[in-house]
Amino acid sequence: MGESTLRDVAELAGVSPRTVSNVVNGYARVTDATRSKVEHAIAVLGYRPNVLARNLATGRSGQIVVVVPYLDTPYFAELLQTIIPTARKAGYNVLVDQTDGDRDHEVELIGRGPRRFLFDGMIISPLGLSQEDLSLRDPTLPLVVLGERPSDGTFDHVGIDDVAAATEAVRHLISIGRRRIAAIGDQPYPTGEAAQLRTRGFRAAHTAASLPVDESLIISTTRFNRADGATAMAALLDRPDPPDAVFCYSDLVASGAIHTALQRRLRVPEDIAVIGYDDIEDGRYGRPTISTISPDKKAIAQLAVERLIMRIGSTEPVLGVELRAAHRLIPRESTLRDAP
Amino acid sequence: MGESTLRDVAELAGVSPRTVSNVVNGYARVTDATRSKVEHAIAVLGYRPNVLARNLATGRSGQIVVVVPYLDTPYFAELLQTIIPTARKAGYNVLVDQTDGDRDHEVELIGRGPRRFLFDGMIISPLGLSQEDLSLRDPTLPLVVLGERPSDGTFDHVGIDDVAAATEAVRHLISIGRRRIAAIGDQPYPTGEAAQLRTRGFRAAHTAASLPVDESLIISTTRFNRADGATAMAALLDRPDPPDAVFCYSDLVASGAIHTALQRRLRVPEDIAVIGYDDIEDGRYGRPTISTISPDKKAIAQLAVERLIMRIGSTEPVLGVELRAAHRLIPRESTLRDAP
DNA sequence: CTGAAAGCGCTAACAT
DNA sequence: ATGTTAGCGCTTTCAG
Repeated sequence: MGESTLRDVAELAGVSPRTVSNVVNGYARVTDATRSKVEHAIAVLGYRPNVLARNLATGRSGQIVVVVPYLDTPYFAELLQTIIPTARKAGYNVLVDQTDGDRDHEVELIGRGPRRFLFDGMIISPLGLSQEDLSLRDPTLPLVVLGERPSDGTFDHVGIDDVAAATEAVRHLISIGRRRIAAIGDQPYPTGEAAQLRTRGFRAAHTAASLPVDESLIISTTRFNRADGATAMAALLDRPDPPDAVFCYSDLVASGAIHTALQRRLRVPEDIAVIGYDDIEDGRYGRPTISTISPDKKAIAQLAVERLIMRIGSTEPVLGVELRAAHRLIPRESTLRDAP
Repeated sequence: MGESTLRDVAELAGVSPRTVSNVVNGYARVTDATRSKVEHAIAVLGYRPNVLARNLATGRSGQIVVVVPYLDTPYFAELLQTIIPTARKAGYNVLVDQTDGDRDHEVELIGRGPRRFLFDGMIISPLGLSQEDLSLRDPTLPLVVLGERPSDGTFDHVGIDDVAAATEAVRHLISIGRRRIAAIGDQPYPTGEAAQLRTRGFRAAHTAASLPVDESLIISTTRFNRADGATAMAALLDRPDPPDAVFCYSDLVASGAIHTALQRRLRVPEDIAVIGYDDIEDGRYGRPTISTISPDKKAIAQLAVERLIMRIGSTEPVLGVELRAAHRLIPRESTLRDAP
């Protein structure tokens, strides 16, 4: 027995395809009598609706795609863990794509290629995309952007207040008596907005405390991973005047940085305090545990999905908005020896 | 301007839809003259093929789904990082689903539901699924299984030789002089095959070294995460006769276990040596770095995808096979103080 | 090498 | 409340 179709069900039940469709989709009201006739026929035939056919007829795929630069970055993995069930509950499947931060790949994804038909909307955390690239995208694509690419009014953007968060992080370092504070993770080029916001917070905290900023202590990295953190920390410690604290732009960077410090027999936080960003699980189990900025990841994921689905459902163009999730500072052992 | 269709292109180019289709898909040979006419028309109209329509016509979706219990488990994240590009290269999109190890969810996914039409095949790492559940699946679904569920001959299974790997891990602990060795992660129930294979290796290593196995040192856990590792280690250390080494069934478990040990001011590996399983990135950066069994994750991912695609392409039923990827022992600081 | 035409299975006007 | 029917846009057999 092959697959049976809606028409087969209609015939067996002695009704029209229209009625079967109504029963399956719960559209119009249907008599209890006909309903059970239809349901019986469905059971007998083992009928299941062909989603492909439905997609073509409705012009919607029931899928959304989530595009992240790296899937093995815990931050994105943790985000996906909320995004997927949330979307699922709203009736959407989730496709996942990783771009390796490659601009061309990202451009292709938001452009008007054939894959557009495969998803009704997209949540993207871009890395290589410039602001213009974003504006040149397929205008019919409902889009929600994570990270830092201020909205141009045609898509939504959800994130936390990075400047404020970074300021808090550095203020914390200052509050525990540190004065020579380094930053690891700046990206002083057009697509590095996210990083630059953190750098801005770094400066703001210094200014607020009337501390000078030693520009040479701001280290750039191309990515936000452990290897970058380890390398950058090595460079800092090689200096004649190493810092007494480091603000890392991600927990992975912090993890790498701490690794290097400990290898050199330095004590963290006594000799050098370290604070990260993202609050990934690793940071709660490492040695020392990593102080961090904890963005409300659940809120970010839910906001993104809700907003995207709203966009998909709307026929009118929706004005792009900036959505801010909460964040909080979580001091741990990498800044306070006896932290919880 | 709305979307233009293949028919529009045909009209503008003055050819039949059939010819356009040929050009787009590179099917039959087409005259250079007509080809360029068609290509010109495509460019003018900004035509892109409607994948939804193609899917209905061909009955294939061009998508495969990867089902894992937890997306935030680094092991799966790292696996996906290879699976996605490999599938992409072969022309398949990857859908991702997480089940939280929920049996019903897993059963539904492999069953004959409507979602079946959305993917041409599935790679699944089951947790709650019993061997019968697997056999009751939609028989038309090309399936590749990761982890430990020996094939019933209708699907492929790819993994490493867990017994051998576990044996090596424990042999390593013995080789550094440990005699009271604990195991964290056993799952002594029907769906815990993966864990049980490791336990088997644990015993085999003892036997080979003529060491007795202290059954009370084999600790069961429901999951393989950090929290479980931390709890189990606490229980072990609370005993009057704590072990001098622990074999953990995942690096996450090891990470949690080490966390507990260090909190209690024990030295790792001097007071208690720890070895993990999976070789996730965290283990290379923690303090101490974690000795581990490193499965060839790239090979696992590639084998799974290749095999699945082969299955999808074949009209005849394909006999299920067992595919073994390589693994190797990587000693690090958690067993050898001066490891690289 | 190209054209004509019949579906793929479902949805959704429109009609009753 | 249910039936009729015309597509959705592409693929593909069959002719020519």
